[in-house]
Amino acid sequence: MGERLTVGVAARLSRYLQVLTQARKMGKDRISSQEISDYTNINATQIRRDLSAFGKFGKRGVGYSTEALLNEIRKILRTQGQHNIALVGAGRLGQAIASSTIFAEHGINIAAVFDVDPEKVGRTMDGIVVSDYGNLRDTVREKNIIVGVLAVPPENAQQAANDLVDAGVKILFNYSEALLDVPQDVAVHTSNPAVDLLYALYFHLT
Amino acid sequence: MGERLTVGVAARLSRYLQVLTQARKMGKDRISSQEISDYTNINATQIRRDLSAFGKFGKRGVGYSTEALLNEIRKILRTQGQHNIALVGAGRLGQAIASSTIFAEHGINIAAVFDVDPEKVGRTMDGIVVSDYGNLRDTVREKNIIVGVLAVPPENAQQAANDLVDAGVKILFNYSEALLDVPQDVAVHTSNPAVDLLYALYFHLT
DNA sequence: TAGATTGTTAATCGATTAACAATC
DNA sequence: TAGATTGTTAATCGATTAACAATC
Repeated sequence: MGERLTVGVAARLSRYLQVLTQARKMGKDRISSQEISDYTNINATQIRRDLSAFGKFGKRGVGYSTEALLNEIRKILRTQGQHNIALVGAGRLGQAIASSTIFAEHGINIAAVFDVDPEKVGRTMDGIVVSDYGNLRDTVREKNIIVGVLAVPPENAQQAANDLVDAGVKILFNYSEALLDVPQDVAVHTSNPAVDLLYALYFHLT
Repeated sequence: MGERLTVGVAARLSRYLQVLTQARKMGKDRISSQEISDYTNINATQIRRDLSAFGKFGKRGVGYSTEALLNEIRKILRTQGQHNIALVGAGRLGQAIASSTIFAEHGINIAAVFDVDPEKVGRTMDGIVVSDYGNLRDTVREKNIIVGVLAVPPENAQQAANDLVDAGVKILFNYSEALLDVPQDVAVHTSNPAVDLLYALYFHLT
């Protein structure tokens, strides 16, 4: 119980969480391992195996209760609380991120948005006032934010990463193609649709 | 040589490709497996192992030639040509995607953008004219597009997916949190930053 | 009861890692 | 030569899958 999950298990549980969240929204009370498999491309046996390591959550012949399983996985992943994150960049990508329900749905709150452009500073973006980039350090420290999302042009990504890390951020989401150099104790997640696409194309072409 | 790569190998090679592309831009002529490891969090031994399955691309004591390795991996992944994709949704996310250099850099060309909003149709977005959503089927067929990117609100994602699939698309990138039901021969890649974040937080909190 | 789906076993395969000789 | 880094081996661990009894 107190043991740390392996990287693979934690990644898969996160994906089950996403499917369950959506299934609940769609009004599905029950879901089978096969249905989760269809949406995630993770083998149904493995899903049952992953879950049964933590308890007997399902009913044979019936499946899993969407709501109950959601809560069990949240307990396992310890993601029941609210998390504050900082968003750097109020351009089109930053606006798209701020207006998405994708974070709010999982208890993730965009606590601050920063931009260098005086035109954007002070404006309200989906309920959040854009702060001047100069306030980044103080705000991130005050609010104890440990997650930063970079929605800036690639040429500014390293500088923004440095400033976030200086302010205490430990997890960075990089939406530019730039490679980031960060201290060992900071985790960088780079999202690159082009890379995923090349990979998907390989399997289509072969 | 003619054998199909496993899913894991293809995914890793795609990531090496991304690192090499950026490293070349930064003017690095040579790169070591350890450097690639630092950027990808993939074990350096595994990187050397993956590469050596296809040939002896490196020089002991020196590393790999960035340019030469880039070309070798492109050959292995068969991603040397140009690929046309269709983008659905010219909102903030769609605009962010269209203006990004992330696709162009890997030979991926946004051949068409569609939107239902008459305000947006006809406008030029980063060099691409936004087409009416009603033309989706014909355009996708004419241009033989097999990749569709969904940058639409979650409530419209399934409809857009259906229309793209009807028109012949085989690979979908879903940037909404919606779950998509598609035929077996269509691959869906869902990008959900919230899920990645919960997973990243787990390892930070434990 | 009949049908469906879980929980679990067992067997296989790929990923991961340490270690180190080869060699630039 | 000395230092660095590849290519490769060997050992271990986790992922994957088929199969099926248990049971709802």
